[in-house]
Amino acid sequence: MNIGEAAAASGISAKMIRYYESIGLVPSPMRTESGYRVYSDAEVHILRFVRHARDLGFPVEQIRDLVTLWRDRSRASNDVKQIALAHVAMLEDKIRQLQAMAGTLRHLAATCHGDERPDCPILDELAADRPEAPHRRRRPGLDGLGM
Amino acid sequence: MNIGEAAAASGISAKMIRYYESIGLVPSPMRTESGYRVYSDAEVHILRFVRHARDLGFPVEQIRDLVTLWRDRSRASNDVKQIALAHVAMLEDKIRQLQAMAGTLRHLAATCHGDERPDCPILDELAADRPEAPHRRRRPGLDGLGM
DNA sequence: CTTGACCTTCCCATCATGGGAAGCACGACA
DNA sequence: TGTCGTGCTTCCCATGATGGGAAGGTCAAG
Repeated sequence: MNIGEAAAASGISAKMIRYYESIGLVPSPMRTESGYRVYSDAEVHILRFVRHARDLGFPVEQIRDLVTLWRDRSRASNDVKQIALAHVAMLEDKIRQLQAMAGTLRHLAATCHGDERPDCPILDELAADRPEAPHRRRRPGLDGLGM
Repeated sequence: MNIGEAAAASGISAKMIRYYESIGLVPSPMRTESGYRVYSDAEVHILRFVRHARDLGFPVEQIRDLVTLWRDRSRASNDVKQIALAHVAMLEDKIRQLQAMAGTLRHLAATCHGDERPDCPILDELAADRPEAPHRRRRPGLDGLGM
């Protein structure tokens, strides 16, 4: 299987497959005499594993750990779970930061009349010496997410 | 005011102030004969404006637009509001993506016993040919955020 | 044998930020 | 006035994950 077919089969671009190989995240496949990479089903399987981990937002270094654990049949499931939970915590942290930004900005936008007049609380706030504290939600963190 | 003091006064590192100047986001300040940058209060004010916009997650190009609107006293508040609302939409989009990841991963972690045994649904799922659909929440998008 | 699609490596760009080196400027203190 | 430490200057490099594109070799179909 050429790199193009492996890319189609795994959902990772050929460009990224070469990159993952260069940083040692996936094994180097065999080469034909002329230098073409040839992928086995097992190697495509690894590529798919990597893609699924990437789709869940894992950074490459943690994907590296996950691949290692996956291939080590004597691993403890707790090791995997800890990596997953640490990543969940990181995602939640990022979500909270974004929610704080969105909340503040939604609040500012709501108080801006948004017409032809130049008067604008959004700019006023950005220009203020000290930023206003993040907008307090009625039910902090749960409402107004537009979902 | 030297760049170090301007950095302390605005909360933007000297490194970033020079970078913002190099991309034309903030004006080039006067220089002393020996080449030191000298910042006026007005320039520090712009730097603070930029920092507040950055704190709200605006990308540099949108900050550029906001600075322009801020300095144009004949702007329509609607122009500002549209930029803000577009950014809120972008934040919400990112939040939804992260929530989908976190939700799926929380679900997988919950079904992983997390002990010494190697058996692990997290790895099973990552190794599956096709990834499971994102975990369906009981109240989609609103619960389990740990907030 | 030509043509077009595919592969190879290598370099560059993103976005916002930081690190560090080499060299000059400034201020305080002896 | 000389010296020392701190701060400033520019320039280059790195991050993380991805894409773009050039220059050149390979393969398969016509």
